[in-house]
Amino acid sequence: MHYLEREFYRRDTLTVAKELIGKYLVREYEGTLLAGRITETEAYIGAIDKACHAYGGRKTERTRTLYEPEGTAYVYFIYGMYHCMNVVTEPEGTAAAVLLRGVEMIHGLEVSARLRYGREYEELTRRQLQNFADGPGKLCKAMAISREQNRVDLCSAGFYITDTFPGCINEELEIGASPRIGIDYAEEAKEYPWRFYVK
DNA sequence: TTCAGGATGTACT
DNA sequence: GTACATCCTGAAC
Repeated sequence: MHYLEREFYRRDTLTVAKELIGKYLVREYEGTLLAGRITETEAYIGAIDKACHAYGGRKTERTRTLYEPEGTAYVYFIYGMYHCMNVVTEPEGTAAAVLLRGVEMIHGLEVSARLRYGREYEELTRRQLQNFADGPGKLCKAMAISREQNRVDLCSAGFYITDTFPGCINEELEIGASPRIGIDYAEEAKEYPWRFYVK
């Protein structure tokens, strides 16, 4: 198993967002391997996108990460209690990223259940299983991702994205596109079909 | 099964 | 002071 190389992230952000569907987000957490198959992403492109934190070249302490080299993790705190994780795309100096909006956990479920709900996996309700990591804040909680992971290079061991995961078969996936979620403020950009998901 | 309302801290103006 | 790339709960259907 190997992580995706930097060239993967260097490309056009919409392409990266689409191709990240079906890949595996892997994180080594206190000795256990947590892994989830990516099921939903969104592209954010600073140069042309009013929904992007770095729209129009905005540079602040928070958005600084978006200008980092491709393959860097951009993690920020939102709504007082959640985190969102992105992967920076395109060359250094260009502000763009892909938000990870959902994964299906495939490894480390026992540890992940305690992180997510503070309960054992066997004790989870049907609803809790359904809602396990199908949202940007949920997947961060399920995989213990917080601001400590901001600016971390994903082209390295310990925290990365990969094409294959032991025991998992990569099926042909039908990918849908739609407008992005939760960006009503973004005027014309809110209509852009930059959200990708497994149909 | 869907929906409104509230929780919560920080970045930015 | 305000807005925020969200999620959970409980109540209505």
